[in-house]
This record gives sequence, structure tokens and C-alpha cells, in this order.
Amino acid sequence: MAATIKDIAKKVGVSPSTVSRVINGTASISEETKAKIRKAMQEMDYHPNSQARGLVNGSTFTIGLVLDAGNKNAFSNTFFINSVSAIEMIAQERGYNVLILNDYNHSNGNSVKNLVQEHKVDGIILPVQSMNHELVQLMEAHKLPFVVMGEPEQKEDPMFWVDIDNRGGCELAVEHLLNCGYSKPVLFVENKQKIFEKNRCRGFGESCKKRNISQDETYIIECGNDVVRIRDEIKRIVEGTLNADSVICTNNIVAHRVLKELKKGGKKIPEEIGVITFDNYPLAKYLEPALSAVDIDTYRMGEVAATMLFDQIQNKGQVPKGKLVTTKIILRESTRKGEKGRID
Amino acid sequence: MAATIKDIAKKVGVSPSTVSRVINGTASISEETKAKIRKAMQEMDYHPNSQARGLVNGSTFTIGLVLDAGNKNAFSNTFFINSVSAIEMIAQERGYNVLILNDYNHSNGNSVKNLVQEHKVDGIILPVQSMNHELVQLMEAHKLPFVVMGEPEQKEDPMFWVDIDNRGGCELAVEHLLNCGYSKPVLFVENKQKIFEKNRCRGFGESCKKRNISQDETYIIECGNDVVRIRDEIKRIVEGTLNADSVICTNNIVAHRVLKELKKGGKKIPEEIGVITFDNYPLAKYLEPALSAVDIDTYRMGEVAATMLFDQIQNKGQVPKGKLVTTKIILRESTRKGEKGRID
DNA sequence: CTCCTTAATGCAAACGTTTGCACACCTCTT
DNA sequence: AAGAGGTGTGCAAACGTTTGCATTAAGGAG
Repeated sequence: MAATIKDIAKKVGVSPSTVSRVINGTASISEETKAKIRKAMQEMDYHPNSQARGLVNGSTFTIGLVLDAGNKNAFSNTFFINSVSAIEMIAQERGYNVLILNDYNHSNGNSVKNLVQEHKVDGIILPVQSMNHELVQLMEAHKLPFVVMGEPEQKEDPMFWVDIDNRGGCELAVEHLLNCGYSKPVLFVENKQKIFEKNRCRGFGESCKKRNISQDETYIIECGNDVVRIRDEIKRIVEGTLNADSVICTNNIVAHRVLKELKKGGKKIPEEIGVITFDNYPLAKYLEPALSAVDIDTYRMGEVAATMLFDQIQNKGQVPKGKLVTTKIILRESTRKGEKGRID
Repeated sequence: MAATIKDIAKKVGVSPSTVSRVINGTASISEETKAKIRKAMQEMDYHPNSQARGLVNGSTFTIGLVLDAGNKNAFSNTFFINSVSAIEMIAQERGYNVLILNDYNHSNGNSVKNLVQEHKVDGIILPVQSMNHELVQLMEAHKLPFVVMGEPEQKEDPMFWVDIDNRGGCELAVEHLLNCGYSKPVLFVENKQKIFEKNRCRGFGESCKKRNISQDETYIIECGNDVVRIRDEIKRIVEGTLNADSVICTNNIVAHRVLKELKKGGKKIPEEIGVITFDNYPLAKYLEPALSAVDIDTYRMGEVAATMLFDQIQNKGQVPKGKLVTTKIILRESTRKGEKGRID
């Protein structure tokens, strides 16, 4: 149906090669022929067939973006949503398309492996959860550039990765609380083993040390998804068994529960106790009190990942490295005890 | 690098055609040769090249998914997030990949038009906001199946579309409030002109009529994103100028503001006033009081869209039609005045 | 006026598949 | 014994590009 390069050639009376060359600007062609060919392309509404193109020059002009699986709704982890948008944006600027893929562990069906093996993409961005040694080897064997979202646990295979600066973010949170006049922060995490929480714990510890605050391990509370655990720990704070005057929450679900229990216990926020959470999600500012937050720039994280990937695709031979995206504090009511400044 | 069909053929000592035939099961081949070929494919780690394949049989085994643009972060509208996941899931089941594309109005760069013209996809799912007559014509000219997410305003070109049953959802909300013992519902929408809100308004009106409730237009409040407007209207409710005992909110941002203002005004929820919102987003249950909601199944919406698209791709010649996805009520504290039942 | 360089173009192979057609068997019918 | 029908396989063209090599014409240097 659609016009091909041959149709153009025939219409103008030149060879397909010539047409190809003016499309790609890959050889000197007389202005006259160029003009005629361009006109014909316009008239016949010609557009190059990307598959044919890809077949000959061995590229797809498409990158793969693996999404965090685990549950039916792979996107429920809103963490990556902004990143996706950023990645698509950058890809579009460079003339690339973005293929998305949920990483279920179906043995049949499309998997990340398939993406690599069937040459459907020129590069891959994948969450650290979907990464494993076998896959890394496969990609390397196919000389397929890739970037990992999230800091890999063990760095035996050197690779490109991007992550939020969780350590720095937690340090900022501690500093912020202290500047606001609190003096006994406590950190609620879900699971100390997860690398990003491990880094937050590290930041917490170091920051406390620097400011000469008791950095006893009891001030880091690992609560999983356990409502009861959170309730009990907050009760200890309310009753004074646990000597704390401010809490840092690892995410918004934990933050909501903490808030609820603190209010139930009659604590006044921010006067008696301060609360700050990681992830400045849209509704944080509509809570009561509005939640201060460590703003993690997931959009920026996507930008960095995409840029890293295209740098590899385009100039090859880069040296693998990791990058951290800095965080900042969003001041709202929940920590407004002392510090001045405009509220978001 | 990677093994091709020819390499297999050579190794086994047959022609490429034979190999192709055993891959596709497209002719009778002796068990013996089949076995040998399969073995060779294993050994050489053969995987078909999708571009070459697509080139000859004119398909890409990829569908395009256009994302709602407008602002820098196209995904900020979490409305479509679940849909994306569902669509990818179904595509994967059918052996298709999903290409995403933000619809900025760059004249250069990849656009939806490009997707169509360069034969990058076998079908397209796009939000109604990205649809226009020109694009529809283009897709039809290319015989490219497509499905619209969201009900089109004017249905001059018949087409496939899916939407949430906004009218029915709002009827459910009214019924629910009445069953809970409220008798004067009011509806907060952002913009009556938007088709989905128009439908909610219709449902509201009809349901009120059926139950003999004053359906005066004053009971539908168009508040845009205007914080002040919401504050003023709620003040009228609190003061009794506007005679209402329950409110239906069109989305979670509005709901949060309404909740805040009602509490500020000293109204007890749910005793004195009931609140229900559209969109059962994850945090609704962590608010105080936990918010009842009209649950809109965006995952299902994606499933339906994808299924419609593949039905077109695979059996051609379907009759265009629209589909509505039904909603249900999630009962939580904010409307618990009268109705019994388990709380989510 | 001959030789060399350069600009402008064409030819044909290649990328990795699929598929219509043809052919060679082999096994039944009658 | 001869045709009919089926089974298994190969040949070569086609899909729409790109690109190395060859060719031509023209212009400049000697």
C-alpha cells in the first residue's frame, strides 16, 4: 500500500540508491535531483519502513524498559512512574521508541531474555529487582547496553546504575529534624536488608553520630508491613518507654499509619512530635497535618538512566559507573515546630 | 553474530525453507528432520529475528500505547496506570510487545502519526484526549486497528472505545448515600464540560429524580481546581445556606479538600455529613475518616481495551462499538452512618 | 589533447525471513 | 502397470532498505 523507496525512484526516474542517499544525506547529490526526490516523497506521502531499515543496519531504534513485577499490577509501585515518563521523553528526543515489558517469570511468552535474543531493542533499562547474573551475561554476550534502576547489591559485574541518594536523603532528614528543634529522631523502615533501606539506615546512623546523638540500634525500627508492630512502637513513644520526639518514615504507607497512631495517642504534631516521610507523593500536602518529606526526584532518575543508556548506545566503550540523584527536603506542617521558611 | 536460519540449515544439511517450516509448523516435515533441526536450534541458541520476520509478513507484533500528555509528567494522571499494566499483560499473553509514546505536540520527533506511518505497530490504544479526526483518518487509511480509552464526545466516526461507567457509578453513589440514611446529596465536579463529568452529572440527576430528590442544578457544584471555591461552598453547607447532608467528590484531590474544610467547619463525618469519592486510590483507606469510594476498575478498562484491539487485529472486520466498565461501591467510615456491612 | 580527480549516479548484493511453485518419492487404487 | 494422491523437501523471489563498488561525465592540470 504505502509508498516505498522504489516507488519514489521510479517516479523521479532515478535509482533507489539515490533516493536512499538523499534521505540519509549520505553522499553528494545534485541539488536538482534532491529537490525532485523531496517533492516526490511529499506527494506520495513516503515514510521509511523502520523494519527494513533496522534489518540492514542492525538496529531497532527502540529501547526496552522493564517494569517491576511481583504482583498483578506491576505499576502499583508508583516509584517508577515518573521515571518511565522521563525515559520516554528522552528517547523521543533522540528518535527512539520505548518498549515496555512486565517481568513476570513466565517461561513462555515474552520475557526480558526474548527481548535481547530477538533483537527487539538496542538497549535496556531495568529495575535492580529484575536483574540477575544470567541476564547480565546474556546482555553482555549480545553487546547490548543496559542501565540498572536502583543500586545493585554486589558489584562484582561492573555496570551502569542510577539510584536515589538514600543515605544522603536520610542525613538531610535528620539534619532537618534537628534544625527544627527536635533532638531524638527515630527511623521506621520496612526491611533493613533491602539495599535502599540499608543505605537510609547508614545515613541515619552517621548523621546521628556527627551530631552526637545516641545512635543506638533501637532507634531504627524495622516494621515490615505490620500494622500491629507500628501501633506498638508508636505506643511506646507515646508512653515514653521509647524516648523519641520525631520520626522519619521510609514511605507513605508507613507514614499514614504512624500519623494515625500518633493522633490516636493524643500527641500533637508538630508541637510534641515531628514526622517526616520519604517520597513527596502528591497527597502528602493534603494530609493533616501536611507531611514534610524527603523529595526523591524519580523523574530525574529516569532522565539520568536514559542519558546513560544513550551515551552507551551512541559512543560505545564507556566506563561503567553508578550515579546518585540528590534529594531535598520539603517543609510542611508536620515538622514546623521550629524552623522558619515557606511552606509548600 | 547470532545464529540465523541459514546457519541452522547449513549445520543440519537442509534448506532454510525447511527450517522455517519447522519453526512455524507450516508444512509436514518428517519427524527425523524436525528433531535434528530442533536440536541444532538449541545448540546454536537460535532465535528468530523479529525484524526480518515482520518485513516479510507485514506485521510487527507490537502495539502502540499512547499516553496522556499535557504536562511534563504524562503519567501524573494515575488514572491510566493500571490500564497500562493490564494492556501489557494481555499483549504479552498474545505474544505482542507494547510501545509507549507520550503525545507531545512536537512537530518533529516521534509522534503518533509517525508510529502509524512507519509501520511500527499493528494497532494502537490511545486516550480520547489524543484523538482527532485527522489521526483517525490516517489510521483508517493505513487499515490500522485502534481503540480509544474514554468515551469520544461526538461519535460521527464509529469506532471502538472503552470507558468507565461514570453515569452508573454516580447513580450507585447516590443510591449508596440514600441507603446510608442521607437525603440531600451534592456533587462536586471539576468541569461539567468534560464528558466523563457530564456523564456523572447525568447519573446524579437521574438517580435523584428516581428517588424524588430535588435535582436542582444548584446541587451540582463546578469547582475546577479552585481551593477557594471549594472552601466557600463547604462553608455554605456548614452554615446551612446550602441544604446538604452528603457530598460526592469527583476525584481524590477534591475529596481531600472537602474533607479538610468540613473538619475545619466542625462537621462530624459520617454522623452529620457523608463523603464519598470517585476513584478508590490506595491511600483512601488511610485517611481520617477512611474514605468510601466508587471503585473504578482501571485495570479492567485496560483489559477490555486490549482485548478489543486484538480482536480487531486477529479477525478483522469487527463492528465498532463502545463498552462501559461497571463500578462498585467501597464502604468505609466516611459514609458509615447507617448502612451495615463489612468495611474494607 | 591526454591524464587525473571529483561529483553524481547506478548496479547488485546483503540483512534474515517466508512462501508459491516445482519436484521427487512413495503408496494406493483400479 | 499406470495414474492419483500424499508427503517431504528445495529453489528462488520477495519484503524495503543500505552500501561497496563501478561507471560516467565533467573539469582541471600538465
